[in-house]
Amino acid sequence: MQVKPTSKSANPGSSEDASGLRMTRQRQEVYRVLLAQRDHPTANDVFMRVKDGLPHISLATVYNCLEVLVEHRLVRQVNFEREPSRYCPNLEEHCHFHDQHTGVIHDVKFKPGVRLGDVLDLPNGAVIEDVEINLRGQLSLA
Amino acid sequence: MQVKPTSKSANPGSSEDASGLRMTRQRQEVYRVLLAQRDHPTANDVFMRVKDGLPHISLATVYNCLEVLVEHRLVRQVNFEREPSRYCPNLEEHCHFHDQHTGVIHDVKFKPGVRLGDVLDLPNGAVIEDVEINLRGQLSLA
DNA sequence: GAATCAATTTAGAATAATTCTTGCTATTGG
DNA sequence: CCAATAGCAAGAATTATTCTAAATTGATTC
Ligand SMILES: [Mn+2]
Ligand SMILES: [Mn+2]
Ligand SMILES: [Zn+2]
Ligand SMILES: [Zn+2]
Repeated sequence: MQVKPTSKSANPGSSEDASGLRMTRQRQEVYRVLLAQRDHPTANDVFMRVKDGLPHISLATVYNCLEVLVEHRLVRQVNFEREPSRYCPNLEEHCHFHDQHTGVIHDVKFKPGVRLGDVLDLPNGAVIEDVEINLRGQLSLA
Repeated sequence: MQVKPTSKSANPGSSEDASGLRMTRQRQEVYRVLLAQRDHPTANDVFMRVKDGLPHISLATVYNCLEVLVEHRLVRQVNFEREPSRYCPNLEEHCHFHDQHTGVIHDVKFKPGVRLGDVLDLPNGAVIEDVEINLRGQLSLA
């Protein structure tokens, strides 16, 4: 994933990437901490981590940055039940397994060749734009 | 699904059903409303519908009733993104498709014989207690 | 049937994640 | 440089949900 500093774009005359995202210091740092520790942090987790590099950043800005990163599909928003949203920079098609013993959220990939229409009895004419699969359970090492 | 009035249990000496649920008027009415119109209403939707039969019921009680019905697995709580929770009395294994054109949430069943482990590359030793699959898209009748 | 006693209900207050508002600053393109 | 647009920060507002505390219910025991 290309992250261009605001003022040195490969796209002359614009600091925006192809999708129109202006990569400001705040957005860059938010994205950087998401890549650095891929443990599905909450917005507040991100806020605390980003403050190391940008001590004056506000929580509202972290929310703004996360929102724009999600809109531009650099980051996925992950919602378990009604808990605070978590953020995931893994762009591969995958779903999430919440180990309730450790609290860890694991990325889970689909087995190769699996099509959604193969396993679900979708309504006729359904065009799926977004799929969210969340699992809860435990990792028993028995 | 059996719904027993509080005072006439088949279990002598107790008004509770096998799982320990005391079916009060409020819980009965909340459950009845969910069965009567299976459109995945929010807690507030349920509140408004239940007031027809129990004009003095409070929203807190509706939340309490829904919580206990979910705990006792008579009702499923359905969460799309960070929208208000919705409630579903369909106990068959199924998932949800949100048609963003109409706003309708459809129940979607799995094709027969599909096992989760067949399609997902689960971590070794993972014991899944709960699965939540949410789809967003449109029903184009083309 | 009255006393007991825990479970339930209710109204309203509190909570907390998120969003909004507003004024300021930075960046862009000309 | 200038004007216009976009982004940021601080704090207020929103809102679904949960909590608190007091009243009520109703099942069980006397
Ligand atoms: Mn956290
Ligand atoms: Mn509704
Ligand atoms: Zn992930
Ligand atoms: Zn359903």
